[in-house]
Amino acid sequence: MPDLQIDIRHLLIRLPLLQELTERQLDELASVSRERRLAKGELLFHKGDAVSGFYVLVFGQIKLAITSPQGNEKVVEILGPRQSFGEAVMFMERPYPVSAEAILDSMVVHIASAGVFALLASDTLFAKRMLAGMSMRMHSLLMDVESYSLRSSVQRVIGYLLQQCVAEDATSASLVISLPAAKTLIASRLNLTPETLSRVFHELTVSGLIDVQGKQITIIDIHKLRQYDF
Amino acid sequence: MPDLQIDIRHLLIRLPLLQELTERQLDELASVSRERRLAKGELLFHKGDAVSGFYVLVFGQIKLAITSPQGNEKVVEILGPRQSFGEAVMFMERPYPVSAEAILDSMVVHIASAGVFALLASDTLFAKRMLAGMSMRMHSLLMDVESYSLRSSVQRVIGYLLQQCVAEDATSASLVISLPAAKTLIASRLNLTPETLSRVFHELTVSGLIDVQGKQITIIDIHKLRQYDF
DNA sequence: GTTCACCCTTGATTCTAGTCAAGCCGCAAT
DNA sequence: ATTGCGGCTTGACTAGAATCAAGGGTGAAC
Repeated sequence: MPDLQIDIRHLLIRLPLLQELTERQLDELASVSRERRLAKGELLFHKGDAVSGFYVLVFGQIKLAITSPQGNEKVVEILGPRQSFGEAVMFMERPYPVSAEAILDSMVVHIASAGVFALLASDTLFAKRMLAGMSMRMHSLLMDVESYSLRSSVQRVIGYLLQQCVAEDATSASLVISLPAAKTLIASRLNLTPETLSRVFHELTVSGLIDVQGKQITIIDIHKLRQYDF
Repeated sequence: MPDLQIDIRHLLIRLPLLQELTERQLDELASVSRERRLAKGELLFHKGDAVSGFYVLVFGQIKLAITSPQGNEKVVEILGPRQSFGEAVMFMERPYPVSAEAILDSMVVHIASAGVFALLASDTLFAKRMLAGMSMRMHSLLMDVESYSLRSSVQRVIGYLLQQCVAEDATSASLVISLPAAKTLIASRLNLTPETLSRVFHELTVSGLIDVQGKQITIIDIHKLRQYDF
């Protein structure tokens, strides 16, 4: 059991959000934290579930998705290790507006609201970091709205590829990106059907801008790619 | 000049965000606040402008919109009196991701970042309120994403009408709503062209669910409306 | 090694909403 | 009263992406 605590602390300390906390604060947080393991395909929480804290993904992969009354699903976010989620919803009286499902075997740490509220009351720097984090989230949500409203399918895919280029570890020369998940998921994230995504990849390949080998995508001409269809 | 200060304080104290502040805190905020008047059509800030604080709309109406490289515009939000905007972006190093334009003669109060940061450092309750406010914003942005991704034009319009029903002053029996802006703007807010919105209204009218008289919309059968197209 | 899912691709077709074009209404300024 | 402008409606047409359907590839489990 002490082991576990140390592991959790180790983990928490690496989160940007929590980086400036004191030992005591970390202890406090760790004491209200619990790990949970999920098999691929397992649901962490469902849209409508009550909120009791937020999560940090330790390893694996989690997708956040919304579902329409008709049962259609739209992937809002594909999360990787070190990412946290569910913070915003803690501050509202509402239940989760999305579902979270492991798309790989995963481990998460759950941090109870009480710990966060205690921190907020005692540490104003923490509050500022929290606000900054949420602002970034809002900004990227807004970029999504822009993308769905104002851009074509081809533009969305290109935007995604360019973004992955930057995100991919800083070896900017590589220009080979590896899709973080199945194409069907990426498609949903981009608000496209798998068929459309496939056709867009085909079009970009024929135009000599990229090369697709399964999940490996090589950007052949990044400048042309940037201009294409704009 | 003292008058002005009092006016601004009067205004600030009514904002949910600031309701629990002490006299001294309000004074502090008021001292870094400036009013600004805008004629209909005037731009308050442009996408890309540097951020120096947030705004409270005193009277009038402001639209927040994003613009594509091709020049197409999408209305993100139509703001009315008492609403604040631009808080989130203060916490990032980025410029405004949207433009703000007065769609009626308006007056806003600008509250400089410095005041907010000072408050944050001194008042943890304020931080919590700020987080709560931003969470609500995020939630409604997420609902927008859901709506654009998973719902048809008819469903979006119905959703909007039902929402306005609730928002319209608590006399829930009324069922007559008055559109807060020109239909063209509402259309953009809902990610539709004016033509499509017009056709949807027509369809709902023919089906006997609503009656449209300019900006006055009467909900004839709210239950059927809720079920229609679902 | 074989089998079975699941994912991906490709083609044919459909459909929703956008575009283009024209006319009308209503309001405001003169 | 007249003009003019902006906003709204309507119709005909188009286009972009979804849907439907079929086939092929790949990897994991046995």
